[in-house]
Amino acid sequence: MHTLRYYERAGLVVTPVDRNASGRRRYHQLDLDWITVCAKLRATGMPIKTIRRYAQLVSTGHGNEQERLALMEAHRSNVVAKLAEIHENLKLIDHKIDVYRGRLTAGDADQLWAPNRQAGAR
Amino acid sequence: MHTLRYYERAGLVVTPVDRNASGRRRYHQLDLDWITVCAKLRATGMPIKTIRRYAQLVSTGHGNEQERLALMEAHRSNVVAKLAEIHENLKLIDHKIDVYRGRLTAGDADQLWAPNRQAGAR
DNA sequence: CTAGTATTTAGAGCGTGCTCGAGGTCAAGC
DNA sequence: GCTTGACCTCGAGCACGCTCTAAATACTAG
Repeated sequence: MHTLRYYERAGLVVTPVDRNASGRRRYHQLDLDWITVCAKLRATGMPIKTIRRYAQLVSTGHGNEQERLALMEAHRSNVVAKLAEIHENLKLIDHKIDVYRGRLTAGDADQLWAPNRQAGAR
Repeated sequence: MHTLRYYERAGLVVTPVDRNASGRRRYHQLDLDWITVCAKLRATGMPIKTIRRYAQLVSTGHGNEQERLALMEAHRSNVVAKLAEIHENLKLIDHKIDVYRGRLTAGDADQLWAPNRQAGAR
C-alpha cells in the first residue's frame, strides 16, 4: 500500500494511475501487470533507479527498443552473475552443514549422550 | 579496509585480531579464512546480525554444533528459496529480451531503417 | 631528524528502499 | 447529522550495510 504509492512517487509507474471522482486510485489490470513486472525486476535486484529508467523508456512508446534491450541485457547479465556467485557460495554452506551433521553424528558418542563430559556445553 | 574494521566492530570476527607492538592489526591466515567465510555468507545474503550470532557460536567452541547446524540450514533454505525466485523471475527478463530482439529484427523493416516514419522517435 | 604515508580510533554520514505518522478528505452506514 | 474507516498527501523516520572524516600516532625513505 505505502509501497505502491512510493513506487508511484519514485516514477516507476508508467501511466498515471487512474483516480475516481474523489481522487482515490483505481488500479486497472494494466497497472497491476506493470507493478508485477516492477516487483519481479526488484526481486532480481534491479535498483529503483534502473526500473525508473525502464519505465521512462516504456512510457515514451516505441522507438527505443534498442535501449530497453540493452538495459535488460545488462540486468540479465548482472542477475546471471549473481546467481553464479550465490550458487558458488552455497557450496560453502552445504559444506558447513555436512561438517556439523558429521560432528553431531560422531558426537552422539560423547558430548550429546554424555553431556557431563563437557559441563556448561549448551 | 574500512569494511574489515567495521566487521570487527560489528562482532563478526571470531578471535581478536592480532596487533603488533604499536597497535596495528596483523591478520593471520586464520583471520583471513574467517573473513572470507563471512564475505561468502554476506554474498548469499546472510544479514550481519546472523553472521554475528554464528561467529559467537564458533568462538564459544565445540558443544553448540546443533545450533550452528540449525542456523546454516535455515540460511540454506533462504538461499535456495531466493535462488528459485530469481530463477523464476529471470524468465521474465529473458522474455522481455526476446520481445525486444524480435521487435528490433522486425523493425529493421520500418522504424529503424525508415525512422522518418515515426518522427521524434529517437 | 624530517617529511610523508599509512594506520589507528570514535563517531558521523550516506545510499537504498522502504515504512510510518499526522492531518485532511470523502463515502457509507447508523 | 455523525461516526467510522479507508484512502489521500507530504514529509519524516528507519533498518541496513557500509563508508568516510578528523585527529592522533607510528612506520619508512631520504
